[in-house]
Amino acid sequence: MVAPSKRRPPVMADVAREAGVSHQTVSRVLNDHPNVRPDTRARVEEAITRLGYRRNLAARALVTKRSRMLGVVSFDTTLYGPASTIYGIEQAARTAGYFVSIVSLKTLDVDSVRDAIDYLSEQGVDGVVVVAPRRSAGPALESLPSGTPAVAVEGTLRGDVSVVCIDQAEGARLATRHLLELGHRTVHHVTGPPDWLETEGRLEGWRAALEEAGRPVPEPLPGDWSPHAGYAAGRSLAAMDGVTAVFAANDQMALGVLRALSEEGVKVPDQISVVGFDDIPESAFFSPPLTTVRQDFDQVGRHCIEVLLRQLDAGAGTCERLVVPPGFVVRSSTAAAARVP
Amino acid sequence: MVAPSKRRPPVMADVAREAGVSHQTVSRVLNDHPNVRPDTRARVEEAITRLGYRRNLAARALVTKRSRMLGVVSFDTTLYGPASTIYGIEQAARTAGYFVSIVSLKTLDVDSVRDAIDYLSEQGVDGVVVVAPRRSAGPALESLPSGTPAVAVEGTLRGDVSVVCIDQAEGARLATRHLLELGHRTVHHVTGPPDWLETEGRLEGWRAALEEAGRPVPEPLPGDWSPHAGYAAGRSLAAMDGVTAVFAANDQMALGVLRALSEEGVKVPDQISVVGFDDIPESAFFSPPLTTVRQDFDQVGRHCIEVLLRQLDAGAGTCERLVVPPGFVVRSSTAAAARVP
DNA sequence: GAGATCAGTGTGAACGCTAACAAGTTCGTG
DNA sequence: CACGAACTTGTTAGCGTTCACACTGATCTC
Repeated sequence: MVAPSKRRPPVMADVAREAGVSHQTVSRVLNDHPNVRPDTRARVEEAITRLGYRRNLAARALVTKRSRMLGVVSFDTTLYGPASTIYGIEQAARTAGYFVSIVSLKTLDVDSVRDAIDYLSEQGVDGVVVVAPRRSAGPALESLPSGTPAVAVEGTLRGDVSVVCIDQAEGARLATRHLLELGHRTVHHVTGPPDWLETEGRLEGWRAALEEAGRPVPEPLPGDWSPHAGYAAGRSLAAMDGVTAVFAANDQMALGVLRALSEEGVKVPDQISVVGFDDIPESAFFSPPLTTVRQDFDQVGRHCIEVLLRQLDAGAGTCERLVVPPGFVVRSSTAAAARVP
Repeated sequence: MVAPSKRRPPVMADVAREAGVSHQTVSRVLNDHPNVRPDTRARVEEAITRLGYRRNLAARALVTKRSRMLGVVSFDTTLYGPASTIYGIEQAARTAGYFVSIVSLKTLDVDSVRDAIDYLSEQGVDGVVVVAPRRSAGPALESLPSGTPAVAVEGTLRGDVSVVCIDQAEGARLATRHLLELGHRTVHHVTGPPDWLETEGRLEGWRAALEEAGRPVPEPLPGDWSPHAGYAAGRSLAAMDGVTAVFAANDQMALGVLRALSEEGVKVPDQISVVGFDDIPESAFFSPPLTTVRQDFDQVGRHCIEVLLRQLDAGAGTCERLVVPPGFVVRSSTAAAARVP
């Protein structure tokens, strides 16, 4: 069977010798070149399996100047949103024959993002996806070697880099309108952390929906995506008068709100309706099951790769902007507004 | 400033010319060789920044036969556990100067794992972490080129591959004992999916704790980690007589149980106590806040890299087994058993 | 002060692969 | 049967790095 006289793994020349052809023919077989006689191909393939040969992608990258490696920079991959997006990216990339190298950031300042991009570009990635949805992260893309395709998720609005995003404002509008249509006079909002693009988009959509309906726009409560923040906001809301509807900027904060209201003895949805954002798998099992905006992260991930590959083929000139529409899932945390007693 | 006469990115020779030294000296500066005169070093470094030079890691890998790339194979990176582990792995690897290439699996059969490992080894990774906690995934490691260090998370018990794991059985024992100490006669268990090592470990720990206390061991309810499964199990439990304590094999299923019990009008913890496993960030805000077993995924990730690097230095001979102890977090979903009426 | 050591630098040859070209082989066609 | 157009294969030359070694001059050591 395998006869590796030395411990050194076999290289193309070994396969060539084994099959009685030149190394170039082996290369042709490996790269699916059309002009190889079927029986030669078979002989080479047999030699490959016999020797357990694996091609050296570093050598290949060196000469082709293509690493077939895509870089991903992301903030806290522990969160459901980024994790799902990356999952989609990885699946799509692999299908297209690309590897994915990931850098997860602890903090989302310009320097971290710049460092991460430097790090990846040294590695020679063919393209980069940046899941760093803060306005301030935008300029970091400049340190990318010119000509490297890049895609930002929910990213910067600068004209020269492609963006794939979910229509955050539309999602927020969906949530807010849903509550207004149930007869609530106005809707309170628990925001994400400042400087995040999602925070801004959702804030804007919520405000717009209220203004379009001619309703008062209450002061938003500051949050940071964590259930703790939602809990704090929930306690404040419970202490306020006339609150009947709350739109939390994500499901985790909605969970915190639910918890706080429950502790205060406020019934959801009888006294207060709550809507979230994301549709994490858990939200259908909250108490009560959460009405929320659904984001198709998987599709976002797939789109990122499509855009990136398109850019790779076309030369980095092109620049697209792809918007994925949000969905809306009605569960049991929202109900018609109680009549004012 | 930058004067790249051509579009071609600068290479070492360009830096050498710019600094008036040989390419080898540039290499020495880049690799922190001791024998370089400080002013030469400075001149080279200046040339590097002036030209915006970045070294080509493919070329480096070709000659050193080290890619400085670690591969990670993981099942569903969307789940909190794998996501956190990978996060820890990535952070530790980057600190050590390694890149991380990730393959997420949709299904966890031998073939998928084997394919993933093939894929990574073609890329020439220096080592592999497998987060594929199923017994059946073990043999897939064999297709790794011999000599490639590998670490399994919660992995196979085969003697020739290193393992980093959390003591699942101990965690389950902690949970079960806690409930018994609260005066519950026995504890029901909602399991993970079959063939998972975590499932087995938790089942075993639970069973052991009951037997040690001389208590009856009820038939476990089958689950699959999802809140849906927990919900189904919760409904069954609510319909059964004499159930006062439930240990769910993860927090998401515990959430489903909580939801089902709440729908059935069963009070937690007054009538039934519930314990989970994982301590996901949401669990502190469930209704009621969940008592659960804490897993330090971050530490697991760090340990994986430590073991891997140790193996890289020592040559693949060594093989370690590192067990991380679980923690236990008491919240409000457990209480003393109600007196039998 | 001659030989030995050492710090600092340069030279040439790989590493394993693909691209470009060259060269042989087959086939059809006038 | 000779001509060119395919098809099939081999040869050569890099890609950008690091490694092994050779070389210089300075600093020791006895």
